[in-house]
Amino acid sequence: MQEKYERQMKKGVLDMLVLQLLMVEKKYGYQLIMELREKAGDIFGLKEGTLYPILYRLEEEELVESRWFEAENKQIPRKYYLMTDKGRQTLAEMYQSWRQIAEGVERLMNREKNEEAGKDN
Amino acid sequence: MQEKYERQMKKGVLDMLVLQLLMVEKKYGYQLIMELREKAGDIFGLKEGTLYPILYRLEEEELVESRWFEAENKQIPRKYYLMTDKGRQTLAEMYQSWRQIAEGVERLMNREKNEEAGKDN
DNA sequence: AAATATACTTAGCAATACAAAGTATTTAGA
DNA sequence: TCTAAATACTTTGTATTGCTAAGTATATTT
Repeated sequence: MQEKYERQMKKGVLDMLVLQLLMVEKKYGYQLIMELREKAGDIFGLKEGTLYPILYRLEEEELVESRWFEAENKQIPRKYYLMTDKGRQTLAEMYQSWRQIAEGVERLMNREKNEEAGKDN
Repeated sequence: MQEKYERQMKKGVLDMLVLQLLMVEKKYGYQLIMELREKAGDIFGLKEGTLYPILYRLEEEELVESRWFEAENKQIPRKYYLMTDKGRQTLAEMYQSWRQIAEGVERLMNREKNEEAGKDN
């Protein structure tokens, strides 16, 4: 039941996390799925149907660009995604927005805890 | 431009914040809009068209219930929203989800900062 | 009297996480 | 060897939700 809320809470965050992973080095889709789960926790266990549309979106907005590289011992090449300058800049803005929202949430959620006791309502 | 991301990042969080405000005491729509902005920051400056659908949703899910109370010095009564037991329980679950997501985000966003320097890519 | 603030409602749009299905290669196990 | 699972990429469709915009009505201020 609460999965419904989780799903909504992740909105907008995933783009940021994918960009962050690409700050380090170029990566391909499947790799991003694995790294996200491993590094950000099980709650971010994406399905392909979630990640790839994110990548296409980021590419369309020119925050990343893609290139095919042949992989060792593989016949079919992999599609790698690379960060652009615009991507780096936007990522910084995204994180700022995230901080603002996260701080607002924590301020409110902790703030009222104290007053909770014995009110009408 | 980054408003686009802000909008998405707020998804799912607003329901939680509204519920949290109702933990303290019953409140009416307009009051919630004012309190949210005041207590959670300008980034949560909601329009009526955003808040009221949230309230209807919460009511339909029986997380809150509404009652009309006449206001002092007013001819028309105000519609107050009250927390239900189910609402209190769900709010706790929502906040858990939020914590998980927020921690995952911070872990990843700070984690990679160090490795950022000089990689191929 | 007019403008602004208060108060509630609805219709419609855009964005996005996800399920599900499809395709194809590679690796591991029986 | 044959099969199952993991790897890798893509597309279609659905549900949810924040927001704009518009409408209605009372209250307060100028």
